[in-house]
Amino acid sequence: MGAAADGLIPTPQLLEELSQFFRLLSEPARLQLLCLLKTGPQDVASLIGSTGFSQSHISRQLSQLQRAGLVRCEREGTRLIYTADEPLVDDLCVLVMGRLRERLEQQLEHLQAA
Amino acid sequence: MGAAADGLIPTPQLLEELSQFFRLLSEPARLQLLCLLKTGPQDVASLIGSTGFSQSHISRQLSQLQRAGLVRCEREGTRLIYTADEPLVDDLCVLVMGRLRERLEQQLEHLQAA
DNA sequence: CTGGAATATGCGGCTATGCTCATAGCAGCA
DNA sequence: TGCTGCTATGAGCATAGCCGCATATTCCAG
Repeated sequence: MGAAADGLIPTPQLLEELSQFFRLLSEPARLQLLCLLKTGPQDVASLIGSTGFSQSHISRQLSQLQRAGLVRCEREGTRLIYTADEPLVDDLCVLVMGRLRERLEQQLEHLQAA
Repeated sequence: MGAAADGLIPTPQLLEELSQFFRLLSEPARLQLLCLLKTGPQDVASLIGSTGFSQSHISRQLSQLQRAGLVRCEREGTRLIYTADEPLVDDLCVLVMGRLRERLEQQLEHLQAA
């Protein structure tokens, strides 16, 4: 077994980095942006149109995601085209969604048993 | 109303639930509690001792984790013994840690190349 | 170099939440 | 029953972060 996954307690520093990463995904706006970009690269204007958020808000969120490496951007003329080709976020979401489904099924069984 | 119909984007509700789950892990205190409990069941007193947090704070965080099903507890005499046997959190952390390592390695290569 | 368009950032309001103190609730035991 | 120790919760402060407005900054084209 890997030492990282077993009985060892993470250092405060690692704890901080892990939680910081999860914090990125803890905001619906950022998660939405990631999901929108998952379907393919888009420019900022279309992201604004899809979400309804202000330009400054979109810019800030994309900036955060970019610092974490979850998103990158290229210039095309005067616009920036953002891309999210990191599979990690998808994997994490799939795992969590599976668990959400599990819990709902359990609650359903619980109801039917009563 | 064309924009909402074309993509396979998660509903706002699912987006909210996903981000709420990630929010649970976005707090170092909660993540620390989960890691401590990962090594085995513990009572509240030892959790307080390990973390240095106040009793009320521990209680609140455990309450949140319990509502999400990431933790459960049993009475033993007057104390509560908390347990975290959900493998999901570990899996998520392993994935994220792998990515953190990847990024550090890339930065290292970048330095060595210069 | 200048003008114009797209993006980033300083500022401020607002809400959410971490965190503690004090206290209420609750299970077990004399 | 009343006492004792453990846990949960109400109140309140402090801080972090979302969010938009206005403005600065940056980049491209001419």
